Amino acid sequence: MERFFLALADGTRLRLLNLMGEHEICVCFFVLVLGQSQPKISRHLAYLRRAEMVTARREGKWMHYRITMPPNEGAAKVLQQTLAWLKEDAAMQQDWTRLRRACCSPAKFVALAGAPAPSVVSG
Amino acid sequence: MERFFLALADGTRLRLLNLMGEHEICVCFFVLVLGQSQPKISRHLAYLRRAEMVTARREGKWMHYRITMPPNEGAAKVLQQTLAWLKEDAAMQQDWTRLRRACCSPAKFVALAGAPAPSVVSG
DNA sequence: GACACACATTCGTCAAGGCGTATATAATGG
DNA sequence: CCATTATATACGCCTTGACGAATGTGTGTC
Repeated sequence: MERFFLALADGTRLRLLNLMGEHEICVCFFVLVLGQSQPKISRHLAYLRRAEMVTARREGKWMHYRITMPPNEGAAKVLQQTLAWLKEDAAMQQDWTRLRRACCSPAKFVALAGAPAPSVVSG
Repeated sequence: MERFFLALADGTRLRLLNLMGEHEICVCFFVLVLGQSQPKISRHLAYLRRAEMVTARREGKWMHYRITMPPNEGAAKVLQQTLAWLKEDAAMQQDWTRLRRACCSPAKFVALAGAPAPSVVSG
């Protein structure tokens, strides 16, 4: 349980989880939206992976991350509630806005030309 | 928000929060039930106090601690859900059992003779 | 196979915080 | 006021993990 909360106890990781929500997102979008170095993003994603809070899927050159609900019911509820809390936060909402902008007109972001857009998690 | 989760990211602090639940508890009971050194308990309680997750009340020589729900609604819900999760954990339930034993027959525990028993928080 | 791209990992440095031990403070009782 | 009890804090040591910078790995393309 310690591990679980340690995974949540970092601003960058909370921002990543907020962006994922119920979507599957490519690393390049994280880097763009958070405006942080790629190694930093990657390290935090690795931490979340080790904590079994997200899973990664490779698609060609790109890696997609999504949240995986913990098997334990209590933990899942806490995570859900945490995500709901994040949605109410102003800074987190800004991240969301930035993500939408990057998705809907990726042409504006040269770095993302052709990058796979975030998609809603099916199952 | 980081601070909030950092406060939850420690086994000892989770055990303390679990014991408090909706009760107000004296430090000496924490020491007895967790079986850890008094300074350790005290340090973790101080941490929770700084995180504004608990408040202390003095009663003569004794200090009583209780959980204070954060003003932010989202945070409060996460904390509530966390406490619910703790209740389902076997180790946490054992702590509860030990607490009840100490309360109902304090005579068995010489160290606690005369210590103020835990009480349900009124408001 | 050489290159470019997307991402992951490693390395050295640094701060936060956990621990045991020792000591300080606060209240009560003689 | 001095001793005792209950709790808090200070100190030194050690581990975890965050960071930037550099480097490694995997996958398409020519």
